[in-house]
Amino acid sequence: MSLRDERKQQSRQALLDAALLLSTSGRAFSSMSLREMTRHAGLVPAAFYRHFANMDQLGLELIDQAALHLKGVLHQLGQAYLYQPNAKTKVSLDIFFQAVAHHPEPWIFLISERWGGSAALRLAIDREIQFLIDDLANDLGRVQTMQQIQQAQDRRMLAQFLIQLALDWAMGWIEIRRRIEPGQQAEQRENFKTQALFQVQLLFRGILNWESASAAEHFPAQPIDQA
Amino acid sequence: MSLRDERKQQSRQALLDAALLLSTSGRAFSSMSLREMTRHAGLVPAAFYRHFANMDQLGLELIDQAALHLKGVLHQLGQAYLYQPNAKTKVSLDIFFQAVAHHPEPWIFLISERWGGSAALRLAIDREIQFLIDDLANDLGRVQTMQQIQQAQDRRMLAQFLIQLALDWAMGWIEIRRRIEPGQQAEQRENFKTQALFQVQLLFRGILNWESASAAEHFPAQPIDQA
DNA sequence: TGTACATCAGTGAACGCGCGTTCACTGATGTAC
DNA sequence: TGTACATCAGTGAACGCGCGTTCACTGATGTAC
Repeated sequence: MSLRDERKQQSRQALLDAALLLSTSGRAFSSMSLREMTRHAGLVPAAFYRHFANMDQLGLELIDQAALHLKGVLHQLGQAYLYQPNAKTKVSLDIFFQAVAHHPEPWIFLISERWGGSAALRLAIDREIQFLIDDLANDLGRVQTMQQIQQAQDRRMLAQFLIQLALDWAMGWIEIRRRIEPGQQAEQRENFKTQALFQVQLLFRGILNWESASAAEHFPAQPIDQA
Repeated sequence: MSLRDERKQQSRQALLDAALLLSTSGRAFSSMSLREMTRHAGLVPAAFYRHFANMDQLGLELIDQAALHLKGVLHQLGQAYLYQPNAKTKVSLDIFFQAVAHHPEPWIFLISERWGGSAALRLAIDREIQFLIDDLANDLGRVQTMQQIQQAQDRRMLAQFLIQLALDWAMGWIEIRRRIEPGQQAEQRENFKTQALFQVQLLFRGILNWESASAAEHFPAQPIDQA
């Protein structure tokens, strides 16, 4: 890459970083201005157009980068799980939360713009989440416990469930770090981890009894104080 | 209430409705303008200040109204469940999706502003969600199946899990109706319902085995093609 | 009931400001010979 | 290596526009007597 190309690439990334920084500080992408981006990147407003046709294009590029990061984290977590099959659930969750806390920016951007103000961004994020689900569903086929779930279609639904949970956990974890005063941090974090662990354990007990249980098609619920 | 008060209340609600309409059409609250609100409400910009000190105050009021709606839907669903204990899960889910489709606005507003651009709104929405969880946890204590889960703390975690799922389902359902072309609607909806049903069933199998299963503290996973 | 005064939701004009976008330009970097 | 020309990322000025907020006002509604 030529010197000129390198410098152009730096400016481009500076614009992307500016948007990610504002997103991390709690701003919605649709409320950011082009001038704000260039100011943070140390450029003049008109320079923006040397890199992107409009703000949405910048947003789409940011989604690509952020999704790539998530894919890396989730894949690494999956690999660790495959090769240390007896690792405790709690440890796996700790690693996940640590990864989220270390690089919260892509999680924040994808999760908060998932239902954000730009239809184009919403669509692109949904696409990327589908890819994450596909990857995970693929990995799940290689885990023995999952042999309880024979149908590939069922495994894909499980993958969707897990990705959904991961996103909820990530944002919940970040929100605790953002908001709670230091005095309550330790307690809140412990509560949140307990909650996540509860969810996983409930899930895995359901999986272990997936095909074996007789088909319970309805909620087997009964009111205690019924008429 | 006097004639003057009635008219004032109408204007106030017209401003709130304008915000909800824009939100429903996919706009982020933090990107809406005060002038836009008053234009939709048929008022002059300055009139806004007769009703709210600023946009955030309007947002907070909207959160109150939207959360009240959600509480009603969830409570009604819970009651139906209590008094028709043998209702099939699928039917309960159908009722839920029907309720969401009938009044999607409050769901869209709360879910998309939950991680939106205003810190004040994020905080208020989180508070309301906590209340919904409290209510549900309380109701769960009255359902016999849940006696499997002895600890009130565990029931609260289950309630949190269910509310989380309900929000995910609601927005997923709305997004299908928003985005998919009519030709694929039926198929996509069926897929989505199947996915939600899968999640509930997995969950309830986990619950049925909650205290009885020997404590499985780790993922009992093993790679198929291990070294 | 009628009158005099008070209240106050809504008005219309004005303000300064940051915005997105355009344009001709500059000067460092790249390329051809 | 040196020279002449091409490329193009970044500049700086300008534009029209919608924004939030202020202010003195108007006139319908409410209240006191």
